[in-house]
Amino acid sequence: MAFATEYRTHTCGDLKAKDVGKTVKLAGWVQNMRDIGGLIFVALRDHYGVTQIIFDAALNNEVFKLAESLKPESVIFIEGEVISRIQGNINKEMKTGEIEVQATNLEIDYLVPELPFTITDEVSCSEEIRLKYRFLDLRREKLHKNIILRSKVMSEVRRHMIAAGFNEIHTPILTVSSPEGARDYLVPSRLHPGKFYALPQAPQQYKQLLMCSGFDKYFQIAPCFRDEAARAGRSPGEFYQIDIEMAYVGQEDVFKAMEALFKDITPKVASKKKISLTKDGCFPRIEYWDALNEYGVDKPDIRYELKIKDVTEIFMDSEFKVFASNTKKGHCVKALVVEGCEHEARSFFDKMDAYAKEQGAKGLAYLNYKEDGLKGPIAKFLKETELEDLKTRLGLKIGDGVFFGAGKWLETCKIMGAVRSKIAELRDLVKDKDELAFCWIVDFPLFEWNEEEGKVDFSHNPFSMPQGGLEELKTKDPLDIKAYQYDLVCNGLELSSGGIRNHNPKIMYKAFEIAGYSKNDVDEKFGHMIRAFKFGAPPHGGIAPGLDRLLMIYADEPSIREVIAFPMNQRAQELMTNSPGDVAVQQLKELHLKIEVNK
RNA sequence: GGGGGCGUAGUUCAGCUGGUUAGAACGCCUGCCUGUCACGCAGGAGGUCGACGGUUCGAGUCCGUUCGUCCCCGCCA
Repeated sequence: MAFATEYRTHTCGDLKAKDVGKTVKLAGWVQNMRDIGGLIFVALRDHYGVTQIIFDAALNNEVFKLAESLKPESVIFIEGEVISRIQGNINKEMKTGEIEVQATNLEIDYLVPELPFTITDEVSCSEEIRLKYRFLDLRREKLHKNIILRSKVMSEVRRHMIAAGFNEIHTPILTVSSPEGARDYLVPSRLHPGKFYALPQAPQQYKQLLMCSGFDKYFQIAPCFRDEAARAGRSPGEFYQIDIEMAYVGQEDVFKAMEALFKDITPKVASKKKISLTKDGCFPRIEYWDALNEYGVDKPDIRYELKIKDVTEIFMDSEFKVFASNTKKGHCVKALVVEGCEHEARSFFDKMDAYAKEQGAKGLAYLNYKEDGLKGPIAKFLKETELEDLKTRLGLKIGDGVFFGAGKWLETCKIMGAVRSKIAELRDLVKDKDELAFCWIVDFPLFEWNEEEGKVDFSHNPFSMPQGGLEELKTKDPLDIKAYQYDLVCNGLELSSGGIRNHNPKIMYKAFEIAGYSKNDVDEKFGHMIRAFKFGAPPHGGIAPGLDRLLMIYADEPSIREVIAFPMNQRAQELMTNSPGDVAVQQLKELHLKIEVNK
């Protein structure tokens, strides 16, 4: 009776066999009605469940007549007596299926007209209509449950973090635009003509400053805003991170804290999910370069093996031009061994070739290992020694197919990575859909080469500590310098990114210098960070798991919109309220803005 | 910014090489039905085939443009 209110004595999920005989009041939505003549059954739904209401013409004709006029999704209040159902009429699918409520009174609060779509999980409907009528869409069981799961995950995260000694601290939403990173959402300032706030892309700098303020362990379920294109796993505009930062820690300490978090909350929010661990009970670790070499991505799905092999060496002096032209230039040849290809038709290989081309490959060569040796369109171009080398190096068995990619290292890795996951999809290589295969990707490079601008850029986070410190920054090729920068990946989805921060002003100036920022630039843009570090910064680091993506994994949803109550569409519009919208001229005036739309 | 899929009844879809009056299921409306639970049965209403333009004797169908939506690449430190 905890949820009894003015309108109800019980919720629609409460009543069981033990309540038979009680006079009750229920309130809810008409999920479905079945008028069988003289008897009307109504499935009455609220947040908590569904209870069957029965209207009997013989018992109360007046109420029965009113019930005949009901429409689905109408809000009604009923009074009645809980009665038991006879054997045979019990609905085992329903939690309240042993009873029903015989209505003695009915009040129709509102009779709804025809709905834009049917409120059941079974019937689909276009995304546009769902988003426009999101309040209706959210009544559907699956989506409703996802939103409740989200609430539960947040509460479990908070419980765990606080028990682990973290403090949840709010950071500003109206902050300042910072160079690097994504496009900002800007908010014009009324009091400062021509100046703008920026919504935070993440509370990155604030959380580091909190470390400088002596807060030992910080977390926040923080909104982040980035004006970038959407994807199935990336919400446009805004998303949430479980933002975490710790003082006096190294990489291992952060890993330990995160593994503890996920091991603790997963069974509580998604009991079906099983986390795969190493023998030592940890998440496996893969170096960034190994991830690219073996899986072709920096967010590998390690629920299946299917590793990419490097066979460049075999073809150093090849007569096959496609391979030789690449190996001579210092590029690479990669191979992917796929078992059980003896049953695959030519069309399978053509399909994979077409797919590789879509991914930007020039083609996808292949061989089949048959009883009489390695066969395939490229076999005749390869020397006998090369074929033998392939067999031994790749450990080929009869029936194996081998796909080859050749070209520049990174491009080839990425194409082979795409081929790898395509094959996994076609072959249904993920055996247990409830497995959570977390892994740490470690040793990200601090810098990367920017082709367009012909300069060195920070590859991930400009505040990451370079491995080897100042010494390596001064002496090594910048592109060879690794950072204490890591990603947490789960089932091929990048869940979080983090790092041990660069808290030393000298090292920071040097790192920024390599990326093309003068001391003045750094002082101007990141003066607050430098000042904070000068006045004593603890070694610190953290991570920020994406809440929305975590929920996608827990709820088995392929689209991020399914775990957000009011998501935006791909073009960053929220179709229910029609945001973004126009504003009054007066508002623009106050903000000192003039609109000029480029055609 | 680029590539691709989709757009036909309230909803989900079918509609062949262009050819009478554009179909189905669900939903909706009317009627019948006292144990349904996606009730059943009978009947009925409901369409600018996303929009515009072109080809054609004739366009839902072919071509072009455009709009919407989803997916992907770029982008997302």
